[in-house]
Parts: sequence; C-alpha cells; structure tokens
Amino acid sequence: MTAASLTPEAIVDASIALIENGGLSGLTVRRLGLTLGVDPTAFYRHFKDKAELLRAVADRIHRDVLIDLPSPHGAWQLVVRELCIRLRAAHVTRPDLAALISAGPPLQANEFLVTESLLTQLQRSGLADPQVALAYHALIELTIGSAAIDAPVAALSPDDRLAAYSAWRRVYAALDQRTFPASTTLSAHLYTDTAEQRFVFALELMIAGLSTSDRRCM
Amino acid sequence: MTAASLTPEAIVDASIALIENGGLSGLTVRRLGLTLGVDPTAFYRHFKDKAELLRAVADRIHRDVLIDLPSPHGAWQLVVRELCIRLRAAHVTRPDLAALISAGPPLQANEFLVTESLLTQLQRSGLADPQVALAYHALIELTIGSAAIDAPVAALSPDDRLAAYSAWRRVYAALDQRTFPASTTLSAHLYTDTAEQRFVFALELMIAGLSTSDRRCM
DNA sequence: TGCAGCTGTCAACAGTGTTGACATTTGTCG
DNA sequence: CGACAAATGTCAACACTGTTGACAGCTGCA
Repeated sequence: MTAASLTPEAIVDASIALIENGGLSGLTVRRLGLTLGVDPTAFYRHFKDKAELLRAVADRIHRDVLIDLPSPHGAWQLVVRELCIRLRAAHVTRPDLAALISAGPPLQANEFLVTESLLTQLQRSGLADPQVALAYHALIELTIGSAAIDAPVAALSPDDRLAAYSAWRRVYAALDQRTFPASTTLSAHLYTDTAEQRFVFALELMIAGLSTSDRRCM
Repeated sequence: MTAASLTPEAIVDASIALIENGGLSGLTVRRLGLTLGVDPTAFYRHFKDKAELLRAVADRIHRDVLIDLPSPHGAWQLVVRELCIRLRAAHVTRPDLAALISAGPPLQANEFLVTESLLTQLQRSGLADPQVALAYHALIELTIGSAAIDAPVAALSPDDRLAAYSAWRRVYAALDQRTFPASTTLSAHLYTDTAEQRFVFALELMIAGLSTSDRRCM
C-alpha cells in the first residue's frame, strides 16, 4: 500500500496538462516523470502500458461531456445536438487524442455513460431499434471524425487559425481555372467560419435526416 | 546524374507495402531501407522528411479513387455516394493513414482532383455556393472520420473482425440493466453488419438531407 | 581530363517505450 | 512487538525511433 506519493489520478492530471500544451506527442513517459518530480519508470507501478494511460485520459475527458446537460426531456433532436457538440469539443481541445478512439466499445465508465445518453435520446425519436443503433454509429463517426480532423487546427491560436483558413482558401483560388473550375469558383466559401460551425451544419443535416421517416429518396 | 538505383516511386511503393501489413507504425525508415536492400538513410536523398514521404503516400492512395468512376453525369447523389465510399475504402485499407489527413487543403495533385470531383457534383445539386462548400466539408469529415475510426478493425482478418464485433455486443449486453437500459436493450443491434454498411447508412442520411430544400426542421 | 553534383554508406546523437534487479518503505498477521 | 510480504520508487540498460554529418564513389558535363 505505502502512502503512495503517486496516484493514478495525479498521473492522469499531469498527462492531460502535458497534452494540452504540446499535443499528444508532448506526453512522454520521461516528461511525465519530470513534471511529477519522480523517476520516469515509477509510472509503470500504476499503469501497465502507455496505452492504458491513454485510455484513462480519454475517459477523464469524457467525464465533462455529461455534466450540466440541459434537460434530457426536451426535443430529442436538441439534446442529441448538444451531446455531440460537447463530445466533439471535449476531443478537439486535446490535439490528436480523438485519433486514438478507435472503433469498439468503450472500456471505461464515462464512455459508457455517454453512449447510454445518446442511445436513450435516439430511442425517443421513434425509430426502430436497428435504426437507432445505426443512427448512433453515424453520429459517433461524424463527431469523433470531425474532432480528429480539426484537432490540429484547433491547437493553433485564433489568429494563426484564421490565417491558416484564408491561406487555404487562397490555395484553391490559385488553382488553374480550366482544370479546376469548381474549386476556384467555390474557393471563397471553403474553410469559412469556424470548424465547429461547419460541423454543426453536418450534424443538423444528419439529425434532420433522422427526423424524416421517408429518408430513402435516392 | 547517376542512374539512381532508388526512385521516389519505388520508395512510395515499398512504403505502402509496409503499411498494408503492419499499419502505419510498420513503416519505419530502417525497415524501408531493409526491404529496398539499401542503407536506411539513403531515403533522405529523395525525401526531406518522413512527413514528406507520408504526404506522397497519401497522394498515391488518392490516385485510385477516381479511376473508372461511373458516369459523372448520372444523379449527383449516386456519384457523390460512390465517390465517398471509394474515398473511405482507400483510407480504411491502410490502417491509421486517415489519421494523418488533417484539416487543410490537399498539398498533392490527386487530392485536388478528388476535391474538384466532389465539388463539381455538389454544384449540380442546385444548392447555393456557400451550402455547396458546407456540404463538401460535411461529407469529407464523415468519410475520413469514419475511415480513421474503423481502420484498426479493418486491419483484422474477417474472422477476427466478426469475433470482435460480437464481443463488443456482449460488452454492452453485460452492462447493468438498471443503469444502462438503452445500452443493454440495443446491444444486439450495435456493431452489426460491416463498418462500411454502417457508414453507407450515415452517408445516405447526409445526402438525403442535402437533397431536401427545407432541411431546417429542428 | 577534371570538376561538380548526385547518391549510397557509415557512425553517431537524442529521443522513445519498456524491462529487470535493487532498495526502501508500508501494511498485515502471528 | 517482530517478521514477512506487498507495494512503490530508483537506477541502468535494451531495442527501437527519426535525423544529421562526414565520407566515398559514381555519373554526366565542361
């Protein structure tokens, strides 16, 4: 037992701090020991692996998704919307972390809770059970995928981010107009606003699709 | 200038081969030199970085997305559907590779072509230009995100994959029925069929949403 | 012929995750 | 209370990783 100077919680805290400035690659076993004032390998007394640590970090991040969720009895569309926006935000603020959420069931407590919340809301939509499950997968893939893609940009300062966006628009605008007519024409509308706004558009698209019963119009 | 025994093309070929069995982490500079029968550091004569190599690999993968694309003059919904399915397939067969496609404009030729194709089709939908751009972002995030999430599972053998899926269903089924009523009830419908089928459901949902003009029904 | 540049080789550096042996402290039980 | 066992932190080391610099050889061109 030993009145351990180190606890799993403290290690996860330090890990998140390291990730928040420096990205996922900023979290190394040696740096972890350094910030905790402890030998690097002491970490292995509390976690089997670095992978196990990362799972614990992911779970900690999921913890904040559910607190103060506005009444789960409103329109299911709004609750689902809010849930997904929060889930994305939780991932996007920790660069690269979403990338390690592979397919598969959650292995930690808080992940189960998020899943349960989403499924509960989708059940209220009146969809049949198989469709509820499909809708769940669809929302998760969009949400986590969006976070994984945007995380590197989200790590930039607001100024740098806007600069990056306008630079990217310019890349499309500078293409040859003959071979890339659509790209050049639309360049002014690509990467506008924030990545979250663009995500919300996609999310509402998907939720709207779930709301209409006759959704097989192709 | 020396009848180089090594070419960028050959290096990219070997890199893809290494990635296809062993995932992204299977591609190391030393292993690359080993399979090419050459000193590991010879690689740096043709690429500035490993990052530059990865960008070249990504572009090579995008090359296969557009070939033999069925008539780009059919219903735009069907062409977009096919494009996204191919794009996802191209990424999912190379584990972890989708993860390195961060936000931002393509930097290589073939990526520009894929973007141009998608934008062209979306223009045919009759949406206004800003909505076309938003739709493009939405589809890309869903497609690449889905690939990034499913890639690790796709790397398994078919048997192992089905085994994993049923194991995951069992995880949800085994939860406490009181605190996780939705998860336990729906466990039989989670992770059914293939990941691609589930993706197609999400994709059709989104395309259907784009097809209806009055899509703001929340 | 000679020079210049491209190309592959070798040794080395700083960094990574991880393991084993060792020492110390702590809690539990006879 | 004393002794044993478990838990915890320390240290050195291993097998990796990407990357750099100096060196040597070959090529093509002036």
